[in-house]
Formats: sequence, structure tokens, C-alpha cells
Amino acid sequence: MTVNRPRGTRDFLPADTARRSYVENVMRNVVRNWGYSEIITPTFEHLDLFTLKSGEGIIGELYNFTDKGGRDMTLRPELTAPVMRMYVNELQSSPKPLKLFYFENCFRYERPQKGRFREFWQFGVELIGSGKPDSDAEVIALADAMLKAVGVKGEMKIGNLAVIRTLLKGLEPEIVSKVMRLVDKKEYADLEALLDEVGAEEQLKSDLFRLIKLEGRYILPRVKEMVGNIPELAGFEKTLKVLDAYGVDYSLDFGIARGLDYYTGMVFEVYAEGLGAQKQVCGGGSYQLIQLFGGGDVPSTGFGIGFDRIMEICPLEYPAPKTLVLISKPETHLEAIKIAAKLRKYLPVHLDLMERNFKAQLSYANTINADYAVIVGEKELEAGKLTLRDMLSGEQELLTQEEIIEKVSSS
RNA sequence: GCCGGGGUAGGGUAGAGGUUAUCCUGUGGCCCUGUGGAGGCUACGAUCCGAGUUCGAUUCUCGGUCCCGGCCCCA
Repeated sequence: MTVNRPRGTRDFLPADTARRSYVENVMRNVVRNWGYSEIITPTFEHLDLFTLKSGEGIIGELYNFTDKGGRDMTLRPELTAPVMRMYVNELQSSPKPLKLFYFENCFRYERPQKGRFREFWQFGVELIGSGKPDSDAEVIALADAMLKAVGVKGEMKIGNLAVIRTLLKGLEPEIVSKVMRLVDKKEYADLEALLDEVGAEEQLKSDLFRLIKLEGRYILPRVKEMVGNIPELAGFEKTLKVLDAYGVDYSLDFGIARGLDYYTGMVFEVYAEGLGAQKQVCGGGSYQLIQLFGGGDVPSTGFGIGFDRIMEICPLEYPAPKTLVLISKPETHLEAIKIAAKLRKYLPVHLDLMERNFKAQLSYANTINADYAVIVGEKELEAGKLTLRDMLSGEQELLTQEEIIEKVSSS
């Protein structure tokens, strides 16, 4: 009987893993240079943490379980809630703004398809404690910088929920939720039907449709005509000015309407081509979640990047380090081990572990695509040197260990 | 949860209701104990699972499962 990997999970082979961790570190370097600190939260949490945030309805999409103490638990489906929980538990009195990032696996019980797995990785950022325009702008610019650093070209769309909420303030809360869902899905026919059904005013209808069809970078004046000069727009305008200074390319879209109540103002999404039905590679915005978890009234802004989708379209290749294979004979094998120990301080070194003969060791070096073979034979040891063979050109020269390290490192 | 297309060695494939199920590649060993990539020999290695039809099923039928894509959902 063979046991297969669970549905929706993946094995990452050595080459995949090397590339993934390379790209991951490119992204890490960007966020670190923006002054963000990495955190790690538990792989599983109390089920309540997520039902509190997203409602009981998400249980169907969670990998939840009851532990041996009878507690309802779940593998984490995302990291914003855990980070907020961590904040409330341990970080409330730390200096603001608090700038955190994470790179972790998440689990969702969903039907796998292109760009969607049951175990997937999220790279995310949370900026806690500031609701100022500059903070919103920094988070957007950081997402933009991270995507650029890994060579992903996407379309950045920015919106602000205050606009559509102002427009809809005369409607019942549950109607507002329905409207926002339809807006987000761009189902305009259903939207019109719903508005007629609830007897919305003509003015509201025409404004709403105008609003969600507005596109581009310079549509704010027309938005103001509809909702007036609400204070949120002043801040939003400032955010956009900062983004211009950062040189971020974006377009505005007030049809981004994440239905969940804790999104308060700015929202943004990045879409990329080449991903089939799952085009969104990044989503974020400003939100209020901390009160929900028992903390104070602390504004936050954050985003999550779907790392697996990034890997699908990211053009970066892993620059493999130069690799050596030491080739020895039975008489020189122990000496080769001593030499390997020294060389390994600088370079990846392979040694024969299968008692192969000279020729087979060289053949192994070829098979694994080693860059160099280092021959540790009697002749070399007598001379106090080693033969370095370039596996590509076949050229050989007699060198000291130091010369080998120097030559290989600089090639 | 729903719809469509698939599943033959580690990877890629061919075939056929019937004797030992192809071929390529891979990996180990040998030819070959100080010079790899070629070649030869050799070993390893597969019909997704279950039920049904049949004298006989890997092939046909049904169910399951997994993979791929789409819908729904997307915190």
C-alpha cells in the first residue's frame, strides 16, 4: 500500500524548494528594509478566533478539529486574525506604529484548482496603531515594492469603502451588505434588480452606477460630486499624493467592496495575468479588528500576498551556488574527509558515500551537475595540493585549498 | 457543494477483451581500481481502488478516489 499526500497539498522537490526559499528571501529583504519585523504565530488556533472575525459560516472551509481536551481548534486559514490576537495578548504597549510581517502556511478546506490549494503560503504585512494617510500609503507602496522585487507585474487597484458606505447610508445594514457583494462581483443586472426591489431612489441608483463605472487615476473630483467632501476623502487624497511620491502606479476603483464590516476605509487589490481563474495576488486595506479580540480602538492596515500564485508567475531563478565533488581513493579517503570539512566552511561539497571507484565518482559528479571535481589522490597529497577539474570545460589545474576556495568563489 | 476532462514503472509514453503489457528516460551494478558525459550487458520498476458484465477485464459499465480545469466561495 502506498500512502499519497493529502488532497490539495504539494510536495516541493529540491529544485522547487530552492527556488521558493530564494524568492521568499527576496521578499523578506524588501520588508525588512522597510523596517518590518517577522513574527511567527501558531499553526493552529482556537476556532473562536476565526468565527469571531468572519462568522460561523467559515467553519465549512476550515480544517477544524476537537483536541483531546475537547477544545474546538482549527488550522489557521489566514494570519490577520492571529496577528491581531497576538497583538492583544502581548504587544499592546509596544511603540506605535508596530510594523510586523509574516510568511506562513495556511489551510483551507476548499476545492483545489489552479492557484488554489488546501495548504498554501501567505506573505503578509500588518501595520498596527496608525490610521494616518501615510500609513495607508506605505502599506500599498510596500506591497508594490515586494511584487516588483520578484518581477511580478500586476494591476494595482485602490478604493475606499467610505465612499460607497456614504452613498448607501440610507439603506438597511443587511441591504448594504447585499449591495456591496453585488458591486464587488460586478453583477450589475442583479444589483439593479435589488435596488428596485428595496425602492431605492433614482438619484442613489444613478450615483451608484456612475461610481462603480468610474475608472482611472484622476476620478476623485467626480466622486466628490456624488458624496460631497466627506472627511475620509481628504485623508484618502493625501494617501494618493504620498503614493505618487513613492512612484506607485495604480488606478482607483470604488467598486472594490469587501463586504466584511471591519474594513473601514482604504482597500486595495493587485491582479496579475497568467493565473487562470485565481488572478488576485494581493489584497489588503485598513481595518478595525482589535476591539473584536478584546483590545482597544486601534486602527491597522495590512495586506496578504498569495505566495503560491507569485511562484506561478515569478520569473526569478535560483542562482545555484557552485558545487564541488571530492573524488578520492580508498587510500586517500580519510584525508579527503578532512579536506571536505575545511572546504565546507566556504562551499557546498559532496563526498563519496557509496565506496565507488574513481571513475564512478567522477561520473556521479557529472550526474549531479557539479561545477567542479576536486581530485584527492596520492599524487596531489604528495605535492600538498589538489586537482581542480572544471566539469564543464574539462580543464584541470593543481591548486592549494586556498586557491580552490578563491577560484571557485569568484567564478 | 456542483460541472467537465483525465489516471499504464520515479518522469514521459504505446497498446490491446486472451500466453511474458511496449518503448524512451531514470536509478543501482558491471564491462572500466587516476579521469565523467557515448556504448554494451544487467538489475529495479507500472495498468488508481472497489464492485459489476465475462470462461477471462488493465481495456467495457458503475461507484469511489486522486489529478487538471471551471463554477460557488475567497477571510
